[in-house]
Amino acid sequence: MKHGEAAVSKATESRMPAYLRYLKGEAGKGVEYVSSAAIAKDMGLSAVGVRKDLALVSSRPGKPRFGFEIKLLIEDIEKFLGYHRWANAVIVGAGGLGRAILAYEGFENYGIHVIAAFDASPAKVGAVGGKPVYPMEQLKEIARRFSVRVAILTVPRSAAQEACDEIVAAGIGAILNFAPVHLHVPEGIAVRYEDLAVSLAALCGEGAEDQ
Amino acid sequence: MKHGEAAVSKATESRMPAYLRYLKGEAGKGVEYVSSAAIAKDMGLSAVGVRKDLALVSSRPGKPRFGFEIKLLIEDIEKFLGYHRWANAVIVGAGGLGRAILAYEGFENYGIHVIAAFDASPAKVGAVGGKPVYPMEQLKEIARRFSVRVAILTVPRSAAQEACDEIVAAGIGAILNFAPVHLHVPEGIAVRYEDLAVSLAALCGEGAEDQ
DNA sequence: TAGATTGTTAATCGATTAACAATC
DNA sequence: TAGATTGTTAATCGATTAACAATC
Repeated sequence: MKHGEAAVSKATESRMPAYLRYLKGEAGKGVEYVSSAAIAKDMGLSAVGVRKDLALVSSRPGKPRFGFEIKLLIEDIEKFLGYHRWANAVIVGAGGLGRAILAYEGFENYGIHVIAAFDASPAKVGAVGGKPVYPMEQLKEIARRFSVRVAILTVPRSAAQEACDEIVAAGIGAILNFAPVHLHVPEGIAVRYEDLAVSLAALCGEGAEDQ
Repeated sequence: MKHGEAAVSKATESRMPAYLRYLKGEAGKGVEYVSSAAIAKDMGLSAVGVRKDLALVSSRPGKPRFGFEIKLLIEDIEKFLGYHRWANAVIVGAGGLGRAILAYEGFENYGIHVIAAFDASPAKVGAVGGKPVYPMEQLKEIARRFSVRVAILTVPRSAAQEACDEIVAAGIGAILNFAPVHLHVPEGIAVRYEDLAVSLAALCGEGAEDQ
């Protein structure tokens, strides 16, 4: 089986962002090559698993005695994850969390332009960190005009389903939902729940087991 | 096999928060019973999978012809997830994201008290939404005093590893990291990466496949 | 009762781990 | 060369799906 040509399993794909993060960290320190054993140790995985994962996405094999060339690996993983084909995103709900995300600069590294935020309250309209906050009524128009592919939903729980419906009506097919509410959406709309409290609670559980 | 007595798989456990969110939504509408088929349809799972999951955590079986009693199920899942044993958390980094999380009220439903935030910059010290922001120097003392179990790391990327080291030195055993950086931690410290850009990029990918 | 719905056992599928040959 | 490291094939493990019996 040639490198980078097989079907990649879901489990492997889900680990790729973590590899990328790790490899960028090592590259930043000036390291040029890294072995599967080193990656495995630092990331808490098995070395064989790492080799299998990397074989699936890397365009050329690692070198025995050296390991993998980090720069090359980073390129391959970014290409695999599609961080090169750009997508436009918007934020719906310009409260504290929405504004914080709007001001966040890190999205550009992942092929995402967060172009604007929207809010139902006129008081929130304006700009944050150089990016515009529009009234909710303009969502549809702007989503169409800029072919917005994904919306980040940061309204309060009670407004979430209604805002969600407006996002769907605007033709946006993917929603990253920060409201701790199950959203009812038509088939074909991708929803991902980003529940801070759940992540935190899960972590508490892990930590607690060691007692 | 009796209900609620078997070893619960990791996959099952990871779905529990989603069930909880869904069931609370239905309970809020006044629904009292729900069938595995209905849950499966609304959540995009298989009915058999749902029954198997619920059998593992529920204290009594569902009723043929009725389904599962929602109120009971919510209790059982919350108990299973440990949302009843409380834990204290702190935020490290009182920038936009840190302050937004500090002001967020939803953690209490998950058995988590976010008691304070910390920041290295004196300008950030004060209070947000009734909760204190302390200088970084006080982290260790307060972590010890209140037996803080988990830290939410919301400092800029460049400050992340250093802040992480301070968290570990303060005796906190679990870190929810929002900085897009791989953290090096001693064995036994649980780290979870909450990378907004990665979540968003993954969602873009899903949406794009339907084209 | 009849029918909807549950719970369980067996079969399939997918992912990880173990063992080993290939390579620089 | 010798040794570290890779890639692959086979074996194990875990999770999901399919088929069916049990129950209210």
